[in-house]
Amino acid sequence: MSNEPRSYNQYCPLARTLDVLGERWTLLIVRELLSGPKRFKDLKDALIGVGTNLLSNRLKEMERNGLVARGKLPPPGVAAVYELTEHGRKLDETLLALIRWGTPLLAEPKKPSEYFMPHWLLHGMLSAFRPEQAAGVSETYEFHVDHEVFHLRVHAGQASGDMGKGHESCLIWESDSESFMTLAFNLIRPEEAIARGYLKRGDAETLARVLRTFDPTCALVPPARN
Amino acid sequence: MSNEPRSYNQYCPLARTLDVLGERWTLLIVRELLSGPKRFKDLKDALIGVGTNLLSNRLKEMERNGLVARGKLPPPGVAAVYELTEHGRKLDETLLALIRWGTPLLAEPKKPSEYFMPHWLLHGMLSAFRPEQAAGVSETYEFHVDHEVFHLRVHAGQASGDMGKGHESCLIWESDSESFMTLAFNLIRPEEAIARGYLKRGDAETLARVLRTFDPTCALVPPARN
DNA sequence: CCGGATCCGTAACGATACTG
DNA sequence: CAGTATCGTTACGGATCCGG
Repeated sequence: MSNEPRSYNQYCPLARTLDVLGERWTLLIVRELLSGPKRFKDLKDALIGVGTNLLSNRLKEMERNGLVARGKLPPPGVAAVYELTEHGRKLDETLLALIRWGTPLLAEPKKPSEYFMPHWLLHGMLSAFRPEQAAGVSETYEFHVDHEVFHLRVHAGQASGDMGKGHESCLIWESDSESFMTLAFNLIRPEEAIARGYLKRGDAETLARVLRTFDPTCALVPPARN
Repeated sequence: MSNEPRSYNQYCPLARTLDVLGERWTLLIVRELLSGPKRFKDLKDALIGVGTNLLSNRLKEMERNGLVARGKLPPPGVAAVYELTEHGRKLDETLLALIRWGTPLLAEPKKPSEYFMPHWLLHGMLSAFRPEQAAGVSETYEFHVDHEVFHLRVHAGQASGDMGKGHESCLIWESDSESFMTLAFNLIRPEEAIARGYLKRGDAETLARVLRTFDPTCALVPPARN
């Protein structure tokens, strides 16, 4: 039944890593699980186009490889869920490195055919974190984008993020996703964002600080297509 | 002829990145090109199992995506070569992040069926660099492994590496690949390495410093297989 | 010999139908 | 809802062939 998965068959640090991570959908499953345990259906809905059989197989492989564990919801939850192991959670940094490299690819706006879920942007923001701008800052920022809510925390020179509302956020942003992208890519000035009513809490100075602290444009060197 | 390549079709930083990097062999091609321009044959020989048609297609895709450029050898070389663009070279950091996560996978020794080329270890060493151990150090270390030669440079708190001999190396290591791995994973003590004659230049203290500066064991938390 | 292009069998993937 | 079973399609892997 469960065959040996395809392998590059090289004794090489990169090749062995890609044997585990490199197959289609694997890293996107990690992306989804990084924001907490998910049920089969949640994964299927976030990964449009994946066959249910393939998703099932991938999860089994990832379980064998020590990336994912099958869990039970703690309180009265009967549903089985998938969650990352400690080792799997360490992929956080790896995903950010991939995203950081690919930031220029996001400059091209969303095509109509493309799917979009606001929580995907959480990783995008975290990948653009600039520690040198965050010295002495200890704050939480909350974003409501297309009815999804997530927040970023900056503390002790580190940034972290999660879905849901933040705790005592000093800034609350609320807009559709398109407007949020213009914010993230520094295409809108704080004053204009305020004028449009996107800021439910916090002032222009705070917003400007956020834009300095999370700035994808630092990486923007276009890929120079032919 | 050249169809649209398969895409996740998601407006997501990670998904768009994987649309470019995620297909089979792509990142291994990058691995090879990171150590300088290569000819078609060089790539084919380092990527055993790749079909020549697939390799050709990948290189075209990578060219379209601004990763790779077709170049000519400068002096009297007539051969066409493939080299990374500036944007492609930035994948350096990304590969190191992947390798760093996958380091525990290398603890399992080389299987007989696996292929091996010494220069693959160069990335492995670089991924294990610990800047905090390199303060004030400015040195070059040279390694001869299975008749391939590469060197590591540490300078100004940064590490870099290349194929070929180093300049004024303060340490020269020479051994087969298996012995080198025991070195890299700190499984051999400096005195023993000297006793076995692996050290052609440099003393035990220098070797100990190398092992402190490049230490993959820091990341060694086994994936907890079932 | 090198750099591919062409062809073909096999394995992986994607969509849908089906079951506990 | 959480998968398994089935099936058509695409991508991959290996071999062969050909111009430079």
